[in-house]
Amino acid sequence: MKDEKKRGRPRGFDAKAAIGKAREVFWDRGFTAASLDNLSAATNLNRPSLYGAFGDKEELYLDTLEGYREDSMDVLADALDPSLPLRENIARVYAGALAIYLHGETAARGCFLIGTAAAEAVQHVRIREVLGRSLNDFDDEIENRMQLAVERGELPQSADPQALAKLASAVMHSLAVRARAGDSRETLEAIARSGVDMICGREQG
Amino acid sequence: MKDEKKRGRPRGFDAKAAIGKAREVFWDRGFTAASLDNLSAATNLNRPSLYGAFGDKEELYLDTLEGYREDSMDVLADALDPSLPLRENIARVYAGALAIYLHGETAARGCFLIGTAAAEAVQHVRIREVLGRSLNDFDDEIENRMQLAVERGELPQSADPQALAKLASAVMHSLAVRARAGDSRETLEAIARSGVDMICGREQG
DNA sequence: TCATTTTTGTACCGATCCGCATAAAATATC
DNA sequence: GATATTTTATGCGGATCGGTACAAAAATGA
Repeated sequence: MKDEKKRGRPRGFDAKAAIGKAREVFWDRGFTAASLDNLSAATNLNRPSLYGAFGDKEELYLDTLEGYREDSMDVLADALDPSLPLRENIARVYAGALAIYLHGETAARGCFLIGTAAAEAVQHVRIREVLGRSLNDFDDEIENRMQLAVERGELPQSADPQALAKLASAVMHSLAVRARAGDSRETLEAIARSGVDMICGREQG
Repeated sequence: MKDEKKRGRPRGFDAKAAIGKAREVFWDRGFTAASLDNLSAATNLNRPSLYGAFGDKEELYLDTLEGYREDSMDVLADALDPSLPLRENIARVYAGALAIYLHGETAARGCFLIGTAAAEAVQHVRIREVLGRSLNDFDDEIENRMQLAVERGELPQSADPQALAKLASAVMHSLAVRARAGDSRETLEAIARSGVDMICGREQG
């Protein structure tokens, strides 16, 4: 089903790669401030090709959000490897997040969703929905690990997996905002360590 | 010094009120997407008046950020009234934040700084600096209360006031993002309660 | 009353915005 | 090779952008 030859001129670019380049532009500038000229230059696609492949600017932006969401969920699933202790899992979640947030050309970019989609969320319903769904999916994935931790005895029976997951996410949301606000890696790593202690307890490791 | 009559035609508007109206526009739309036409309509000022009083769009936006920062610090100082128990202080901080975040005409707007300034932070250095400074000032104010709590015995001597303050802020940052993402008041209030428990311990109250 | 100073309103500026019309280029099918 | 179909490239077009020139309006000072 992948090589069903379509009639007509074949496209001379890789759509996934183009979305990746577009993501960089949106990440740095935000949805509104990113112009089609910026996007066209970054992807090496002229505007009609962009439009033909992805629709208008909002649709392209939603595609980049979706790609980021999937990548993030992959990083999260990897960090939450259940063969590792919970404490290490959460530490890896924050380390993975910071690796993404602190990667910027001029300034750290933080989280793509929180840094750019939140700004549009009031006016653009579809963007708000993607943002909300992404945050919830993230919470749920962590909650599953928390639930497992309770069953295994890594957390006391009295622990509330949902509440712990929301708070673990909250630390990450804060890292996302603070990274984009210019906080240093050292500051952010200290917050991450405090967060691990707070979620998993200080006694271990 | 207030009534030193200036020569020339007196301005027919209140600058503070105009900044307040402009803040609403920026809060809903973000800095880039808010047009001077939007701002002009909301403030009932034509563009030359806006420009004469506040400078260009970025300067006006920075003025609205500064006003929000001051208002927020006032709310924070009020919530942290040291004659109240720490647990109640933190609960009041979150309640005050949610009262601001959930006030929106169509959708909840979250935090003005986190929701709109973060998006511009990578490209606009001055906006990034205001955002970073605001977050730090907030942390510091909470840290002072945490320090007092240690001295009073509300928290154990082993508690780290700075780390606790950053985590307390982190919960608020998460509320800010989640509010703008569309989470319900009930969901946010549950997170706030969990946050209070996590910061102050579950035993009290 | 008249000159000076500041604000206000209209109208406009060049630049940029997003999207598309049109035609050439490159493939598959007949 | 001819036709159909899709992608590419150029360039435009109406709308909107942020900012300002200019003159009328409204105050003070002489």
